Amino acid sequence: MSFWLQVVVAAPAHSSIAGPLTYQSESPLPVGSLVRVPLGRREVLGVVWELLADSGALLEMQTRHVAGALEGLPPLSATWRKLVQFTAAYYQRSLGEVALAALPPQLRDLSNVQLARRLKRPVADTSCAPDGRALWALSPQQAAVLAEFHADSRPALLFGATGSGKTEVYLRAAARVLELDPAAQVLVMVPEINLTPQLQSRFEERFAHLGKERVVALHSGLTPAQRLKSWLAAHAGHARLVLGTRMAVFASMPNLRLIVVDEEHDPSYKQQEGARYSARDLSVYRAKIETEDATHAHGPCRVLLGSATPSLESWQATLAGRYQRLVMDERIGAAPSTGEELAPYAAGPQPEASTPPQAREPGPLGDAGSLPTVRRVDMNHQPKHCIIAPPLLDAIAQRVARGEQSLIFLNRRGYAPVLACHDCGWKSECPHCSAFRVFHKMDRTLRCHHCGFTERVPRACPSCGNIDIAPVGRGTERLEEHLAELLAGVKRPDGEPVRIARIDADTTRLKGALESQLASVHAGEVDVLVGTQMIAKGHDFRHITLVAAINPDGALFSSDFRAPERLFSLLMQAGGRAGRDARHSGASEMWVQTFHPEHPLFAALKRHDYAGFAAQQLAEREAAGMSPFGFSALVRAEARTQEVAQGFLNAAAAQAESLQLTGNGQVTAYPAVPMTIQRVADIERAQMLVESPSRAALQRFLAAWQPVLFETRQQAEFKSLIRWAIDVDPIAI
DNA sequence: AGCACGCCGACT
DNA sequence: GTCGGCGTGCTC
Repeated sequence: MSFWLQVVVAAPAHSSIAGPLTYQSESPLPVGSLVRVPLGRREVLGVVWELLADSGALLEMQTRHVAGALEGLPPLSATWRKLVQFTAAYYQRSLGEVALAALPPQLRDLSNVQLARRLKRPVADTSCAPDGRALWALSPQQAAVLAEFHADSRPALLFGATGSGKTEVYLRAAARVLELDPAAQVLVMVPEINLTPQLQSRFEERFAHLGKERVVALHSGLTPAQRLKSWLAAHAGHARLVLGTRMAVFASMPNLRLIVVDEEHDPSYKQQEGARYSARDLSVYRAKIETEDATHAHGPCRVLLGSATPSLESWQATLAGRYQRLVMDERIGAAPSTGEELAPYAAGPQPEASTPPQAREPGPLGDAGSLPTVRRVDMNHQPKHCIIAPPLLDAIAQRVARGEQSLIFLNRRGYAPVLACHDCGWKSECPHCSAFRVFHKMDRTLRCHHCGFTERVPRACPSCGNIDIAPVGRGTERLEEHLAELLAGVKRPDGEPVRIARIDADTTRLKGALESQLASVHAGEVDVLVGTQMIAKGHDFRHITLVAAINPDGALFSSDFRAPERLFSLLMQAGGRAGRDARHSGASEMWVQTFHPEHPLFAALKRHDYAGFAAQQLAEREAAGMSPFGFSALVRAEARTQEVAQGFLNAAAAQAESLQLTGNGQVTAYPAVPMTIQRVADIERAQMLVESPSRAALQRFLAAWQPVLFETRQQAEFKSLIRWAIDVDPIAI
């Protein structure tokens, strides 16, 4: 007796084996089973996707036999398969690629014996009664928000100020789900790996009563063995809570009842290679299908998105009533503002003379009393070429003298972004990219941040031999050096000189370096911390009372329409680093150096007015038909020449036009243009924007266009094309 | 994507 | 004379 089945294997969307492959099996394997199948001369992992009815045609076909099933593993659920199916279709990738990428890589090369060993370790069930002692009382806002959340069924957006206690809401929401149903599982997602350890210990502590190994982590930082272990625990239903990064949205969880997406606005939720999915968007979809597919024994699956600066997409969804909006605008644990006068500045004009800190008007976030005062420094009125305005420098010096910490942001690592010869005009261009190499003083190198090409700094201008080559502009390395000079005479309360530290991708390259450097900041061993946006996220610095953004103007006039949203979010988040300690919160400040102090973005920031900022941005987006009012996809192409890359895209678009795929103008494909960084590692890059006011129309177009792109690729003139890819709902243009 | 087969340069 | 470069082509 033979059974025929359709099996998906890892293969890209083109490659002619994009769809499921037909195999024969001697035993009736259920759909969702993991199998090993012969493919060419190797054996690969596959997922049984469909069972085929016995038919004469199949008997004629030369089908190979399934080599074996992964024994002891329950099949992947119908909901999981639906999620994978949807992802593949929506993001224009093959089923197999998405399905196999969603499984732990270790599963591929595991014998049944090894698998059996991993599966059979019995875990002693040590569950006991919940320990109520550790629970703090909820703030009234937290309690109210939880009650609202439990009374609704829509996806929920928790709009909560930094420090308002969002994590506690997640914990309580999870606890309730886990207690109501002894099999229920919860998925919690965070944007970055380095945010998982602290959150994991908090969840483990809270859910210790559920027994050992009920909380597991799932992210790319784990060893293959750890990742497999976590995945198996989730798949078997043993793990009650899975904490992970965007990849965790695909975790097999048979009893999933709640998905939490922390910092839901964070761009890290968008995968940037392969299937370019948005884990946030997929979590909303997953909660929906988990609810639809739930049997009578199970309750629905909720999704809870949280942010202090929600994505405009989620925010708009709350305005439209599709998402439930939950608001927490009060910081907890922060003393009310004392209104006490700040120490006067030693020198320099007051940057915000019209609005002294004690006269802040309450913003739409209610009483912003415990949020930092925002001070805009008009750089037009500061000494020419100054990096740090005198009033800001004074403010930093005063913090040092008082024994408080300051955080200085500059979103540019290295010493200087360019090295230039003032004689002949030579600049440190990368020979392989259309970008400048950055001067790193630490190891005296010129480094390309795009392709990695590194050389020692030349002694003299490589073009004219002039000795006088000089750094232009500032990176964190130079800012750190500059601050050390400016603050050289400043003493700490104990009479010791100021201690300055820097945290960026360069200082944290080694494993564990970030943790140890953060620990040293927490231990109070640093007075002034210089860094890139790396330090803006999540880390809770208790003793920081001043945060400054040195040069945030770049994002104001960027061609990327999402740049303002990201800047606002980054600055709000950065500001949130200040004054989380009750003793300091009344006097904490966020300084912004700008040549455009009247820009609405900074005005909104000053009022801590996310809603106002969002309304202004949404109005612009609506007028321009952009997300969330319109939908877009980018097609990117890479080739040795711009002509081939652009030519390929334009030819494929012309073909789509002649085949009338654009659905009576519902979809617009713009001409191909070079990407912002046109050339990286000697490869020319071009992209084409495709837009539509209708998501469905865009989807139909992309699905119909995919084979056209594939055919265009086969044409002789485009043989030299290196690769192309579609990015649906791109986060940057 | 793998992993073949297949035809041209510097080496045991 | 071989080892090996990566250019097309196939995998149920």
